[in-house]
Amino acid sequence: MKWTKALIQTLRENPGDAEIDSHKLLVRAGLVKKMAGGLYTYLPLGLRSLKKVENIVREEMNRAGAQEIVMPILQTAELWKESGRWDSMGPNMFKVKDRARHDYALAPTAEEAVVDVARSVISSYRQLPVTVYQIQWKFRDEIRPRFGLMRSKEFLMKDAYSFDTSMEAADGSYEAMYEAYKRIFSRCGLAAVPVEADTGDIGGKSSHEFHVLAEAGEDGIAACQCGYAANLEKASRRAPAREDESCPEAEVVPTPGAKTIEEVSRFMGMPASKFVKSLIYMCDGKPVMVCVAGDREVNEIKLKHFLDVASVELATPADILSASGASAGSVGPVKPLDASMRIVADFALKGAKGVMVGANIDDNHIKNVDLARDTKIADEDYADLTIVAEGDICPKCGAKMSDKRGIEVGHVFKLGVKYTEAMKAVYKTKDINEEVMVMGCYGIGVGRTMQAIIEQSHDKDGIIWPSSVSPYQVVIENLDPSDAHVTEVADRLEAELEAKGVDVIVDDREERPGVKFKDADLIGFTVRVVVGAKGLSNGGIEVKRRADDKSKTKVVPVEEALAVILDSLK
RNA sequence: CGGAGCGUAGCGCAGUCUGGUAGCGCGUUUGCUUCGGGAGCAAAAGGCCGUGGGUUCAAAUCCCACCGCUCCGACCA
Repeated sequence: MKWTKALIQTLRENPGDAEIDSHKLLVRAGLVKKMAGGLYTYLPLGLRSLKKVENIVREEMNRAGAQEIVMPILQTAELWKESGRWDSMGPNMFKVKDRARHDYALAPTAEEAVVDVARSVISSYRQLPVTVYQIQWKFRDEIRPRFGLMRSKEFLMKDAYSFDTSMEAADGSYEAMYEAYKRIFSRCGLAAVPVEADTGDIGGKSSHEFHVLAEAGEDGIAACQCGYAANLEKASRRAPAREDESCPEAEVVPTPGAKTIEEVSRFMGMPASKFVKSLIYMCDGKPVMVCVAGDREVNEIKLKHFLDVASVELATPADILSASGASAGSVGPVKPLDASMRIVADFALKGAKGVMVGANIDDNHIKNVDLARDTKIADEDYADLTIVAEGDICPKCGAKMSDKRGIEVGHVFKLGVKYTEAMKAVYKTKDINEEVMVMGCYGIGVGRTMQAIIEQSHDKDGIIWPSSVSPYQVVIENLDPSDAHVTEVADRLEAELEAKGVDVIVDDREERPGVKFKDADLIGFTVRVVVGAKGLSNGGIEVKRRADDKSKTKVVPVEEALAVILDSLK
């Protein structure tokens, strides 16, 4: 490809609306063009990289034995109503009507569609196990699209679905995908780590996310040196040992005007950790008091799972008053107004003595509280309910964990029979019984993966593409396009590289060398080859990998150039 | 959905407070000179100043409504 024939536009300045480096570079390097928030055109260079990521995903899916299909983006409402997600996905899903006023969804994911296929195509145990996948555009009405391709309304996603005869067999399909994912990200030059995750809207019994660690990541992750890693939504910890001294009788103390833990803590001159923060949640409509140490935060997802309820939300001021007898800020587990209210507590509070709690009387707290002595919290109502923080104890090995941030590039779920049961996807067993298929699902954000590569691999001058996903693996800088000899050498090299299956672009623009170098660095082609009149008369051409600094530039005779370039791509 | 900010040339921005009919840099086009890390000079093209309404002799500028974009937040007592 000749640069003068390619549709390439680079920008000198950062776009005004980009916050993170990878987003700025996507736009400056001319890979994408924004139409509106969360909607992007892939320009030729960007599409080339996207397709390369896509092909790596496809090859590894095929290698893992999955079979490619394509399902409709426009899907009937009936299908979504059957699983119950027409309502439960709520405003996250784009819904449209046809001219007959029938409802459709623009697919945000495709469990329903694939189960519909499975139940009609699969009828016998002989056809199982099977894993299918598609690489298809998905639509989600995100609350807040941001960071370029990171979170957009329309995105390319690889979604795979496995069907098995049993939970044990499904574990095997899951393992195969897990291994394929590791290969995919490694081939993209990404260091992606698997982390335990909550299953969220998709449901199912367990899941792992694959994260690229990056400061700009949207997710918090707790990680331990032993290899344990989990999304903060899911991460657990060991309760620290408590050896509280027994304390004198509890005593009500006035704390006028002090509402927040911070204010009461300052007022009393006691650290936040010696307070018990008591929050009232409405859980499936009933009030539940949740107690955690003053310096910790409730993990609502853990709470939801522990109580086994569908919804948890913080109570309104009126509900707080009727349940506790006080307003927020003075609530506590000792004798609330509603004596029937369930009280649960974080397991780190088990055995807490000498702590301070709200008194259920406005502007009053109780000090010297011994939770076992002074409250009615049942032993089984102590559970892991807080968000893990830096320095918490790893549940696996007991060492201290640290906080990281990550970009979620892939997610694998063990779904069990959640969809297959609701949609009656059954098969005949050997002895002619009907059984429900066991399912798994596995997603990769293709565009997001591409942006994660940029986020992880760039410097002040631009992107540094790994060879496997570079829009062109090699750029040949023809510094003197009007010089017939120089041009002949550059073009011959281009042809030789293409014959070897290398993607190459020749910068044949009538531009000053500085402009060409800046553009090559910005776009980040893996290898740069410089062919110029001066160089040719001084011994040859230059070969430099984008990732290396100038001192590693190799000057090689023309006849050796091909071999050196091919070697640099490895 | 709540709060804040912003919509002016392809991109980045000034001008708005204090109304008088639009400007800078980059990019683009042409010419000359330059030519190994974003060149210089000269000329030129390119704007319903987000949309609609209002005030005024006169509106990018003041008022109202709407649309769009960006950031922050979405109840942790």
